[in-house]
Amino acid sequence: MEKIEQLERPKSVAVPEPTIRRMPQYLHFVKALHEQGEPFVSSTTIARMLRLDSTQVVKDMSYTGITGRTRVGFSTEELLHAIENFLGYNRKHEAFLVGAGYLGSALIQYNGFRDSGFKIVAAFDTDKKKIGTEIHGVPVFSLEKFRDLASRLHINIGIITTPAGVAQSIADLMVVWGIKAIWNFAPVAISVPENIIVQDTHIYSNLAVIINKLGQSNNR
Amino acid sequence: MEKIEQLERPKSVAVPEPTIRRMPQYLHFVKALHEQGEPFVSSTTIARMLRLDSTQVVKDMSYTGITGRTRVGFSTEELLHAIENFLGYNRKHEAFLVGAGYLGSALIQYNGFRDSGFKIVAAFDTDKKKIGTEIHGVPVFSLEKFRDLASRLHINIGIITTPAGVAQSIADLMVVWGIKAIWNFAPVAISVPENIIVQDTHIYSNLAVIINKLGQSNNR
DNA sequence: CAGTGTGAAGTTGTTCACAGCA
DNA sequence: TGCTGTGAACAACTTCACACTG
Repeated sequence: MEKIEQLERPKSVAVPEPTIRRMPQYLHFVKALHEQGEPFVSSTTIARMLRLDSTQVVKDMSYTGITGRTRVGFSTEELLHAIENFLGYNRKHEAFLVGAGYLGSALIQYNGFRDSGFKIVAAFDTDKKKIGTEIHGVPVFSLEKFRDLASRLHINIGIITTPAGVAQSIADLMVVWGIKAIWNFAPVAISVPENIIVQDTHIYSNLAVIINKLGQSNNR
Repeated sequence: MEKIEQLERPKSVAVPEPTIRRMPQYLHFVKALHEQGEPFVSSTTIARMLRLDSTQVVKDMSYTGITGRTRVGFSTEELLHAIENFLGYNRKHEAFLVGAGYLGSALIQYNGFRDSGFKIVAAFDTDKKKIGTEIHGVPVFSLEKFRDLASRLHINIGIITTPAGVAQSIADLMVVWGIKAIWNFAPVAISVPENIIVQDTHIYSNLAVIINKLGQSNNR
C-alpha cells in the first residue's frame, strides 16, 4: 500500500543537495566553454577543472536529464540549457534585501548572479541616510515600504544582511509580509514557521575550516 | 601491518568537517549566553536554538574535550574557552585580501569575525583610485606590495574577492608569494598545488538550493 | 580506448537506543 | 526525570567496478 503511494510520483527522485550546490559551478564553466565556441565537453574535463570525481559529474548531469555522446561528451549548448532549466534560471526570481550595508551592497553587485534570472530588485534599511539612495541601480527604501512593495511585485525571496541583533525580528516581519524563502547572512540561526524556506549562509564557517586545516598542516 | 601503521596516531580522531562548520555558531550562541550571565547551558537548549539534533550537539561538544555535568549541562564559561581553543581563536590569524570592491569591503567590516582572533590586516587592488585609501581602518595597497608585506608580517592566509576572470592568476601569485591557505570568493574553482589549502566560498550555491526548494514547494 | 551510464561497495555523517548519573 | 555520553543502526553521498558504445 505504502509502496504504491510512493510510486505515484516516480519522476522526481529527490536531487541530492550537494548536487544542487555544484550546479552553478557547472553552469559557470560550461557557459564559458560555450561562449568560446567549444561544441562539446566531457565529464572528465569538467571534473578536472572543478576538481571533482568524473563519475560524480556524470551522476550530477543525469539529474538534468541530459544525455551525452560516448567518446565525445556533452554538447555545451544542450548542457547549458539543461542546467539553466534545472536551476530555474529561465524563470525569473526576484528578491528584496534588508540591510543596505557593505554586505548588502556586495550582494547587489555580485556578478555571480549575472544572467542567472536572479535579481535583487530593492533594498531596505532603517538608516535615513541610506533611504532614497541607489546601490548599483537598486533603490533603497524605508523598511516600512517592504510589505506593500512585496505584495505588489509578488516578491517571495527575502535576503537578510543586517547585524545579528535584528536578524530574527526582520525574519519575523518577512514571514508576516508573505515572504516564502529567506536567505540569511547574519551570523545567527533564524527560526521561522515550517513552511518557510531558510538558507543560513555563515561566511564564518568557511573560515573555521581554513583555520582548522592550517593548524593541522602545521602539526605535520 | 597497515593497521599498526594507522594506530600510531590515535589521539586526533579527525573531526568531521560539518562539526567544524557548526563550531562558530555554537561559539556565537554560547558567548551571548555567557555575556548575559547564564552559567550553564544544556545540549538540548543549544540544539533547539540552532535547530539541530541534541545528540549531534553532544557529539560535537565532545570534540572540544569539554565534559558536561549531568542534569545541568555545560558551563558556558568552560564551553566558551573550549570552543575558542578548538577553533584556534586564541591564536592570531591574519590575512591579506585582494580585490577591494564591495565584497572585499563587506568582509573587512563583517562583524562575524569580531573577537575571533581573525583579522584582515591589509587589502590590495590594482585600481589606482583605491590604492592609498582605507576601508574600515584597513589600508589598501598596490598589489605589488603584497609579497614584501606578506613575508614581513608572516601572513599565510590570502583572500580573493576579485572578479572571476583574474582569480586564478591572483591565486597563482599568492602561492608564489608564500601564502599557505586561500579563501576564494570568486565564482570559479581555483587550482593550486596540493600543499596549499583552498576554500571556495560560492555564495551562488546557496541561492541554487533556495530556488530549488521554492520550485518544489510550488509544485505541492 | 575514451567516453557514458549505472548498480554495488565504501565512506562519512546523523540519528537512535540505551546505560549512567544526580 | 532530564541530562551526558557512547556504541550501533541508519541515511546520504561518493567512489569503485564494470557493462556498453562509437
